[in-house]
Amino acid sequence: MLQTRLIDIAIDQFGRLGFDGTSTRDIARASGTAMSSITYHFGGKEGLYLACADHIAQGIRERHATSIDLMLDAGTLDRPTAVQRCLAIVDSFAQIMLHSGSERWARFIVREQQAPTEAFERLYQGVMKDMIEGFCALLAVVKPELPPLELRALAMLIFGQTLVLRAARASVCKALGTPELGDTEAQLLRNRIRENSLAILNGGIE
Amino acid sequence: MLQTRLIDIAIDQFGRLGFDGTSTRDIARASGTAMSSITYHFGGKEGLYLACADHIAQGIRERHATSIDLMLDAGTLDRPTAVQRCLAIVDSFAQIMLHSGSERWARFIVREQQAPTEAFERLYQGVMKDMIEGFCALLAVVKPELPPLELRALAMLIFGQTLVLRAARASVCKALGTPELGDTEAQLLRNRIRENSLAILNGGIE
DNA sequence: GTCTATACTACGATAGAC
DNA sequence: GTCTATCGTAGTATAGAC
Repeated sequence: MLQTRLIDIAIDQFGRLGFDGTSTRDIARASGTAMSSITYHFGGKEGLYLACADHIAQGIRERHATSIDLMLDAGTLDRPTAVQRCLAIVDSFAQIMLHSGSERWARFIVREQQAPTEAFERLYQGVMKDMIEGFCALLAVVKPELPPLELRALAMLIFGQTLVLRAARASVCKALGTPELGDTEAQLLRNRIRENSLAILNGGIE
Repeated sequence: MLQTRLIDIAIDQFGRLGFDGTSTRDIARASGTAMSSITYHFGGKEGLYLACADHIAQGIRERHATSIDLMLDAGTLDRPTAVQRCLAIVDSFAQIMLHSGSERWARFIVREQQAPTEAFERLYQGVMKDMIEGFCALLAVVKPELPPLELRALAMLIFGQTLVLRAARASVCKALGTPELGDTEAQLLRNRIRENSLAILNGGIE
């Protein structure tokens, strides 16, 4: 489908070069079509950009439906189960950040975070909001003593451990002395994230 | 000084709009000079871009000389002292990420991480390398049982907690329900980072 | 050293053929 | 629905005046 092909290539280009750095001519050429197709299907460059954001949000939501399910019945869980679910979700995030398939749309999202536009709003409302709130519901079971705002902060900081694998990938590779993160490094990082998260979740409980 | 003014404004523009999205005309106009000054002083747009990277690396190095000092004699420390220094350094990073003055060059760096160019090499060699290795030396005292590669991974993951405050600032603000991170939110996040880091550093030790 | 003027290229949007 | 052709704008680089 032409629209999908245009969006896929556009996500890659926008993520790599930014909105201004990306040329609709290049996107059209790489899609094997004429530039005016973009005008026809999306109304212009900006319409295509927003369509990319919607496509990413929908893609994440579909691919991680199982993680979302793990958060729904948080209120009914006991603490050890909630801890295990938290660890599973964090590991799922880590895998997303490590997987090379996430590279294209991760670049798009990170770029939006630096200078949010309407596209960020769509990404947040489309998928991030539910994920953050669901994770906080689990954390509330694990750390019932924390007020809601602290739980939100904690959720984002734990998430930061996985985000660094994408947002500072170049530094992580340099630090580990590897040109890219292969299976060995991925396993090592996931294990360490798990141990760190466990320590954080059990911290203050003796 | 004209060169400095050009670089300051260029860092802001490059960080905000990316290399392609930034126009040398705009930079020159905002600096109150002619566009050809950029060609004269930096050889062109790319030369200016690399000069920005060097300027950022030097700036960070100067401003955080005290943090760097805290890492130098790691080998001679006992464990509790090393833990305290780690916490101090992480808090220092957190303050950098929280401080609005870091916004301009943080955007530049995060952008480079997504699609590294020659500028990233200069940033890494100029300042990141020493910081990461120094922090790892402290971690080696805290967790002598971990092999070097694990220490590197641990360092980057701990750093991720502070990075998220910049790289995903838009999401953090949304999650905390605030338009920007003020003093209240900053204090809350720093405290939580400290507690998380303490739990990680003491994890596995009973 | 800093400016103006200009050459050249590439951009996004759009009109109109098919 | 998809193409080609074209318009107006904006980009970098460069030559040359001062």
